[in-house]
Amino acid sequence: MASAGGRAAKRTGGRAVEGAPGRGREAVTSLDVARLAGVSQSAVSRAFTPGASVAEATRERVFDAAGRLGYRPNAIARTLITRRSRIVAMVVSYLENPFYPAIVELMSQRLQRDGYHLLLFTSDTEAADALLLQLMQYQVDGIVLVSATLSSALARDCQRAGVPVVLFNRIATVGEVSSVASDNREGGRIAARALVGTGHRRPAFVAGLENTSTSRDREAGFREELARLGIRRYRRAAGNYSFDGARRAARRLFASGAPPDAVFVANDHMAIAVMDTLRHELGLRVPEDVSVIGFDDAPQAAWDSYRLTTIEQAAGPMVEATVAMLLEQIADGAPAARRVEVPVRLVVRDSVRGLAG
Amino acid sequence: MASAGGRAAKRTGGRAVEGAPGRGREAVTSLDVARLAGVSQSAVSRAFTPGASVAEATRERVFDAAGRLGYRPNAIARTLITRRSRIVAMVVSYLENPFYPAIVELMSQRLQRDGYHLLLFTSDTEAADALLLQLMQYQVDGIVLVSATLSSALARDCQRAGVPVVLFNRIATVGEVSSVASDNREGGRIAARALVGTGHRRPAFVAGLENTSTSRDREAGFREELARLGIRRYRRAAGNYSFDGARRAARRLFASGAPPDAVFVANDHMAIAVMDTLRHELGLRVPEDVSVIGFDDAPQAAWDSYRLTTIEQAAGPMVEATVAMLLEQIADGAPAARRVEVPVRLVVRDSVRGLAG
DNA sequence: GTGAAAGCGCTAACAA
DNA sequence: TTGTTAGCGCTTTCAC
Repeated sequence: MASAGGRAAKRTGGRAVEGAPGRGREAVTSLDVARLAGVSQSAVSRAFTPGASVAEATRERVFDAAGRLGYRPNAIARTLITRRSRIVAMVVSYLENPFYPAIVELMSQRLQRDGYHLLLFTSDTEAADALLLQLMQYQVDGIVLVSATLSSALARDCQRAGVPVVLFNRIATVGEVSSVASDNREGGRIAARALVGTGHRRPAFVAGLENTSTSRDREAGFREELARLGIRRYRRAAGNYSFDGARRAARRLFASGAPPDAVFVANDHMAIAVMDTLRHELGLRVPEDVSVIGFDDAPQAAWDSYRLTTIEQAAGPMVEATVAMLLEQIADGAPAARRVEVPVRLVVRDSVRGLAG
Repeated sequence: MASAGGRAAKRTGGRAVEGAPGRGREAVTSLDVARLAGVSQSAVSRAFTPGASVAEATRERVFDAAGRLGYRPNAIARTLITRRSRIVAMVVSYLENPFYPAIVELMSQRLQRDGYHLLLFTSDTEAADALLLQLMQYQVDGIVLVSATLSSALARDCQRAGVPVVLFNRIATVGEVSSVASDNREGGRIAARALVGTGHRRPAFVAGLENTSTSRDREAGFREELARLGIRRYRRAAGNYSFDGARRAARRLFASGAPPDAVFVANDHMAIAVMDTLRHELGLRVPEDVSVIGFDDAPQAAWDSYRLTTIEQAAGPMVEATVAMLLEQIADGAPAARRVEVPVRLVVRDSVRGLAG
């Protein structure tokens, strides 16, 4: 009854709505709690603010009143005044590549741990501009761009507008914006060494999207190490990071004479497509006739039907670095613009002939 | 200069901050735009509100001024007053099962189309209570619960608190809350018919989590149709919707004499684990020695290494129904509490012996 | 440690 | 159609 009375008398302005049955249940506000607890609204605010200076007794009375009223602070109102939403946006191009769901899950959990929330967007290039603008409207505290195809310029604009941006698995082509990526070049080198070291002499490469730094760096490392080991030429085809694209790439690679004896594929998702095409369409055995090596260490790479040898991207450390940088920038407001490069390592399974487990 | 003057004179309260270089770039507000355009703040608001009554000339002047200032409406402030955040929360237990990333992607795109945004949470039971409370604090307009293990009671509480909830791929055990799910029972029946109709006589079932409606309904339909076709008994084991759990289940099923000649698995992710275990660990051929039938039609089911015959869940229609119900509830405030059941169908591939493509 | 007052940026009556 | 006014629910000086 105390609460009911409080509610009715609540409106202070001129045309009070006295009960206002129109809109349905109204929210319980900090003012309601304050009245029931017999303290000021500020006291309620302080009671719910971790490091604030409130007497233990006051805090208890507030919590008690809040409990009875079923009060929950309104994060939106708080955001409006503190200018911190505790929301981080993540833009991801597509979730078809199984490496990304894992990243999303990790990121979500990592952010939840710090009291942040994840606003998820899926987009390929086209609608991206409009999207980022929307993000800004939501006062997100930071943005993680996973989408390989979004323009760096866009990212820079956000950064300039005061919203920290971290590029994930992708290098900035403009300065100012931070990024976290694997040591893709070294990954390519490792792949080359693994193949050449086991006697392969006609390697091929299946690229992702040609305009992405990941695909380019992986290939650059591969090419470079191949050359160092005396192999100056290799066949190549682009799979554009799509499953069917990779299947087509595999067909092209093996269409003409002197087929490759090994294929390095820019990610596991495509590598699996390549393996399937080799085995079930082209009648080739992996690894007996052709070796295949992937990139990511996606869950599927470990499945018995593939047992794909691959370059592992350290998802955990990558996510950790991303969140750390983001939170740091949020706290300091410092533009920083750092580039983190996470080490990769070879995971040996059964898709490369002659490589010991 | 007009804008600069506007900025400096902006603070209306007593202790004006005159320039305030402390905090860094301040946001451009609708008031700034109003001043530059020489109109009232309301006019700016109207110009940015789709159906509002503004003269075309006014709108243009506002947009012009907004453009020069780089103004973007503050969605948070709008939410505070309209009480509509245009944010929908989605709680998903884990993204390991490849069916779910597809759902997340579809849902995200579908919501974006209607100007809504997706706040993503990952959680298994434990932290769920705390989670939902947080959601409420963010004034989300609706919640989609995909997590199979979250309690229905929790969902009901949200619903009661005025936030529309739709259970996805999961039936409510309490009334009041809406749900969208496949016709799981019929799916089970179809699986039974497919198996028995092709001469299988020793079927088995690999369950998901025993306490989920999906797994139970799929099994109930399977059992029921088996019985109708004269098969009263079948072996069963629980895989708990995990890959390794399914592998263990497969081992158990085939450990003792008179092994099954067919396995119906509660989802594709587990079905793939079962196939791999059968083929690569137990030395059995699929479908020659054992037939396998799954549920979902996840992308991986179509991969050449599996060619899994499965019961398709119509992801598109399910998402469509979910969003439609949610938006309807958001608009009407109607509790509705409907139960949508989406039809399933058999997708024939090569994992069931004797079933024609 | 606590309360009063001001105001975050916006929209929604109401009056003109 | 437009401007004026009063808040949405919260945090934050400032004074005590």
